[in-house]
Order: sequence, then C-alpha cells, then structure tokens
Amino acid sequence: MATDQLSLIFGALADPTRRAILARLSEGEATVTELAEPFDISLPAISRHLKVLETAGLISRSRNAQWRTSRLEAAPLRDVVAYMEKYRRFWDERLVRLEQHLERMQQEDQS
Amino acid sequence: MATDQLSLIFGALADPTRRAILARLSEGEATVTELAEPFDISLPAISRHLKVLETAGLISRSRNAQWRTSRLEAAPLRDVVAYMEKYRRFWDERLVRLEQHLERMQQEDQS
DNA sequence: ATTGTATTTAACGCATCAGTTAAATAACGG
DNA sequence: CCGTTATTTAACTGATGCGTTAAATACAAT
Repeated sequence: MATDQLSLIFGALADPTRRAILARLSEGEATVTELAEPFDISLPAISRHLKVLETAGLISRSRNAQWRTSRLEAAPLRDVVAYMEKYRRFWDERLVRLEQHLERMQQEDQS
Repeated sequence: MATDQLSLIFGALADPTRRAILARLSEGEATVTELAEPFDISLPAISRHLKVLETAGLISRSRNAQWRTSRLEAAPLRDVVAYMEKYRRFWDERLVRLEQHLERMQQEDQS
C-alpha cells in the first residue's frame, strides 16, 4: 500500500475486523486479549491488526504490566472528515437541493 | 479485500491514484484517456482503477461512441460520512471541549 | 472492408495482506 | 528461579493488489 497518511488511514479502515476493533475501542480502552475475544482469529492476527491501526494513528497503546491497552485516537478521523469536506457538494443533500434551486432560479431569469 | 460496501469504499479510497482520479472527476466528467493523462501509468492500469471505483459505487460510467465517460457519484461518500458520525465525539473538537468542560464541572461538584 | 482511436481483457510478475503455528519476549506471582 | 499469562516476532502460505505488455473488442470514419 502507499505510505502517505490518508492511504494508511483508509487502508486501515478497509478491513471489517479493524473497524470492529475501533468500534469496540470507542466504548473504552481494551487489552489485546479482550479485543480478540469476539473474533475467531488468532492473537497474532489481532496483534498485527492493532499494528496497522497504530501505524495509521487510529489508536495509541500503552503498557500496564504484561498488558498492552489500546485506545482510540481522534486525529486521523478528523483528517478523513477534512478530506470528505472537499466533496461535500457531492454528498450533502441539502447543498445539492440548494444548487438545484439556484439553477432553476437562473433558468427562470433567462426565460 | 472484504466485499462489504464500506470495505469497498475505504479500499478504493486507500489508493492515491484513485483519490486523484476522484479529485479530477469532482471538476467534471472525463474519459479514460483524459483521466490517465496526468499519470505515468498505463491505460489498462487506469482502466482497472476505474473499475475499482465503480465497484465501490464512487463513480458511474456511460458510453458515448468509443469513449467511456466517468462521473463522480455521491452516495458512498455519504455512507462514509455516516460511518464517521459514530466517532464524532472522538474527532469533533467542539464536542471534545464540551465533554472536558462537563468533566471538570463534575469534579468540582465532588470536591 | 479497412484503418484508426478508445478501452478492456488476458496473462504474467512482484509486493503486500491476512491468516496460520511455533517460538521468543516481557512481566507477574509464588 | 520457575511457571503462568500476555503479547509479539518469525516463518510460512494462499489470496489479492497494482503494475506491465500484448491481444481483443467496440465503434467511427473513410
């Protein structure tokens, strides 16, 4: 995958397991074993998903004794929202309706 | 990659070339050759990027004689924004400040 | 019919991803 | 020190991603 920040973020979000991990973390910090519990995959697999999320900046991790707890990080999500902003006029229904309205007004002016 | 809609969308957005194509399309429809022009990669490669974007629903395509023009589609971007909503409290600075404020208030009440 | 232009499909190479099991590392608790 | 628990690293596998070139397809124009 490309190594720029947005690609890392989108790439991390492209996997359902990783999105589920983020969803779980949105309810609070958790250890690797806790995060792995709902899934039918091995701990090393979870461990690497966490690494992907960490590289994308979507989580941060800290060490408590032998446990490594993960927590959700906000910044990259804000980056995604900022990126989406560029396309607001394409997905914001209100804005689309406004544009259509203005278009109609202009046509009426011309006729 | 997983085949659910969100994975397809995020996966499509994870590539810089595809994001550049979307950016170009936000200025208006374009043919494959036009879209390929800024890049140093072959037409078949572009063709497949377009297929990925189409599968994700991010573009639609139509045929005009021997040209296939692509146009940006809004719906999946709206899906992404809806997804981000779940995490609003983590990326919305205003909301974070409000939460911090309420937390402080509560601490003051206790002391 | 033939040639030219636009695009896709096929076949391939190489790198990366997502999973596995087995072994290594880290830290705790007796 | 030793065993247990938590997690990561290593080595491997199969699938997928992204690029290539060559061939096929679709349509236009003469």
